Amino acid sequence: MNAATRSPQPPLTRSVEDYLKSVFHLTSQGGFATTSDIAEMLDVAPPSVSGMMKRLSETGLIEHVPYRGVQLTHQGRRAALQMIRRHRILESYLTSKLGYDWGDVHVEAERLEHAVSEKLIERLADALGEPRYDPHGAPIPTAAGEIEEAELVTLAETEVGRSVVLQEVGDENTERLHYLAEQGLTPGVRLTVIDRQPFNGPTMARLGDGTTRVVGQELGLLLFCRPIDGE
Amino acid sequence: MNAATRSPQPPLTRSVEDYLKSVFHLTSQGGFATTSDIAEMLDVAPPSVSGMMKRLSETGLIEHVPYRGVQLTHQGRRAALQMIRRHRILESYLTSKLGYDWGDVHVEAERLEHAVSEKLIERLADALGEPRYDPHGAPIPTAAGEIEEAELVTLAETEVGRSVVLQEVGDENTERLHYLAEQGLTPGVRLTVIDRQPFNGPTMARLGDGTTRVVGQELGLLLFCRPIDGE
DNA sequence: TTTGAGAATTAGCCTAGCCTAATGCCCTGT
DNA sequence: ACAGGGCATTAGGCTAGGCTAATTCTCAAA
Repeated sequence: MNAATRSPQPPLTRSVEDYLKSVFHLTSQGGFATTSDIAEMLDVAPPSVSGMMKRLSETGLIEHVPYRGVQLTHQGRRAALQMIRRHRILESYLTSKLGYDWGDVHVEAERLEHAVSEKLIERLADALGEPRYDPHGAPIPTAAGEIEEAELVTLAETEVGRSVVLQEVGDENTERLHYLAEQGLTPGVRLTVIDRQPFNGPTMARLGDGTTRVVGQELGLLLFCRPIDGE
Repeated sequence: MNAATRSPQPPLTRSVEDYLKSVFHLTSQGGFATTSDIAEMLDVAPPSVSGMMKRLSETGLIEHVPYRGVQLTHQGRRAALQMIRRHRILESYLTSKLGYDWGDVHVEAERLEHAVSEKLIERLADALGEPRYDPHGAPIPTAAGEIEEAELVTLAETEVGRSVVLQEVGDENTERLHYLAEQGLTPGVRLTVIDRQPFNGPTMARLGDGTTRVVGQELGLLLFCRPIDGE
């Protein structure tokens, strides 16, 4: 048992919480998070990341393979999932109880997640009826640290002819989200891919109401869908 | 026009916000806030206060008279009132919408007040119906920065025979607040002082329901009351 | 008028997190 | 097999905001 695992865990700083979240997201498909990816995601210079990675691996929150990248330890993953739970519960509460629209919640939740207590989060979750997905369709980790892992496919890579349900919008940009909402492209909507232009061209899809949409590659890659079985 | 008043106001740090609030509270009866009082209120060493006071007076938020103390400038007062508004709106929301009891809200609001946006505070205020007082009876500054100044007298200094209405409980200690709530000593209750022991002894008061309470000096000084006219 | 206690300030130091510039490592393409 | 490009790390510095120890100021009491 080394120094890191022995200590009774001092509270994490805002910065540390942000780094852990980044590493979580960057390693969600497996593999390592690289210094430069983390730097870009957090908008800091690469040496800042190197420095922080050193500290975090000393405190046992990440595993650092020099010149390769980092991964979360069990402890780090727990902390990251807690932050993600906070973030997504906050987003849910702001939209369903305080009239925020889904394009604006991210920034507000980003600041609040570092300031709320566990108790407050559980009260919010309770008031919402323990939601399982946030307003963008992302799964909310449980208080125990479990998160649903779904096999989703982006609209941009769905074969022509297939029907899917839009499950999650993987974006947090206000303008893009507003546009998608206008187009009716929100979680839960059913889509049938009716055509796609070659060379990463736009996808044509029909909505449940019979209207069609043309979705370019950039947006298509953000729309995570669940294929509808047997079609 | 000097450097301080010219700049477009960078956002205040958490620390700065805390210092401004302290100075506001310590100067609410007029006069200067001293270094050591601020240090005690914020639980930091006096030299930390001296250092911060230097910076804050350079940015035009306070007026510092060396070896005397500090006062808020107009700008500093505005910022302090904004923080106090945030704090009190948060306390109100947590108690009336999320089931917090009045002994626990302070700590939670203390952290949140640094993280909430103006927009969120106004939504909360709106959801509450623009409350004028927080759960402890303290007046909530308006968004424009106005705060009610009432002429209140503590229960400990109310003459025997007078009737008053308990207006505000000037404390934030969880245990004391729980005790007061048990005793029914919450804002709005009507009290008649029926006796007081000499040498800063306890005050005997009759509540509206005819029951009586014995309140020691320490607690009596925290119960701010409005005298009932013509009695 | 002087003196000394107590409060305030200055001096000097530390950590967290950031930065730029300099250096080092890895791997791919020739 | 190795040269070079690109990424990572180290070196060295900065600011905010704390700290302790040393010094200076103020004011009341003798």
